[in-house]
Amino acid sequence: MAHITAGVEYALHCLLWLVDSPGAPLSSRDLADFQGISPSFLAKVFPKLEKAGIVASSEGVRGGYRLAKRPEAISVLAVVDAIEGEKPLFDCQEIRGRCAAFGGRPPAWATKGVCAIHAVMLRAEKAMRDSLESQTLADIAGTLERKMPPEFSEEVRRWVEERTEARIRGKA
Amino acid sequence: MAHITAGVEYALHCLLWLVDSPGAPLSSRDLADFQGISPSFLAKVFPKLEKAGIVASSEGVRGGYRLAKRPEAISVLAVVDAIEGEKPLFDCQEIRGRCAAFGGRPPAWATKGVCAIHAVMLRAEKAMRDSLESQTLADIAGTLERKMPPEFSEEVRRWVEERTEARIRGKA
DNA sequence: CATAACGCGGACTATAATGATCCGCGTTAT
DNA sequence: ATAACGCGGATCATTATAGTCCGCGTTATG
Ligand code: FES
Ligand code: FES
Repeated sequence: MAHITAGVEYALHCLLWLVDSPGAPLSSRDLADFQGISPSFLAKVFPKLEKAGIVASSEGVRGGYRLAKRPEAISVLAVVDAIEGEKPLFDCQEIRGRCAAFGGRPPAWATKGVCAIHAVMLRAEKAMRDSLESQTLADIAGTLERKMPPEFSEEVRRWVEERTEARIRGKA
Repeated sequence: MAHITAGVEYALHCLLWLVDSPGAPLSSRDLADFQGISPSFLAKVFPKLEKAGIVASSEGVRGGYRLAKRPEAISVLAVVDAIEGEKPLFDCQEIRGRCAAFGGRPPAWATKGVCAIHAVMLRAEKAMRDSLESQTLADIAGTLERKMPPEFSEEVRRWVEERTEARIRGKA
């Protein structure tokens, strides 16, 4: 199990599609089907992004999600925190106070402030978070656009169209 | 569950005691009892440190562990890797290749190299690891020594003595 | 030489988190 | 009225962590 889970990977990949589709909102089902991931699981991910103010939702038929901010204003850290809930890199058990030499009542000097080991972990966590905060959705989208051939956007548009038509056909 | 687990906290706290006891080796049982943590669990942690070349073991009665290197040569990163086994911060599921627009056969440009999102995570992981690598056991020991009153080392020595005597008494 | 304190490693358990599914409710375009 | 939406709760399977237990080989000590 990794610290940054699959939910974040799903979320970021979805957000990238939202960057390229500033018009009509996209439904979480379509986003899931389009990327070959679990629709039910993605449906649990998006409300977290909405609560964090990263996406805005519209209910009802033809509803779905769109970005609530400009891509440059959405850092990767914000997405990670939205999904993971600011869980710490390291969970200190405060063993320092349990030393047998204290006999149950640890002196003040032993438990005052943050344990030196814990402090090292907090510095490492901050380094990680600073790195994540320095990258925005726009940065990633830019990198990807340089890899993608220009005609691919057109292919994607066609796929979405076909899916909409398929729904109408299924109805008839 | 945190990425850096309790095993690392236990290991580092034990290693700090080993720094202060360069003479006779300390047994994992004594280290556990002294710190109020599970002896059976600590017995699973130390072999990992030994395999990583951080501590050296001596078997038989009066055996135990001592540091295999100078404290300045033991980075926190080395301890984390020894316990956690270099597990990644983020575990990419390679969803980018599953896009429905590819129809099962993703083109080369889509799967070539590392995904832009994965790359961001790898940079964050590197930042974390660099931070952990920059801190050594000696650094932490130094910080701790500044907090600890000078008479405490004496108290610890006495505790170890009493425990040895208790073992002899228990035998008689 | 017998014993007890060691390290070592495998099997095992309990608990929690993750990834994922299913269902029912309220909303809304058609 | 219907079907496509988002929303939230309940539930499940799998996996990782934390912890236990037991038996084996080694070694100082009496
Ligand atoms: S007590 Fe938790 S890291 Fe020292
Ligand atoms: S495919 Fe895993 S992060 Fe993009």
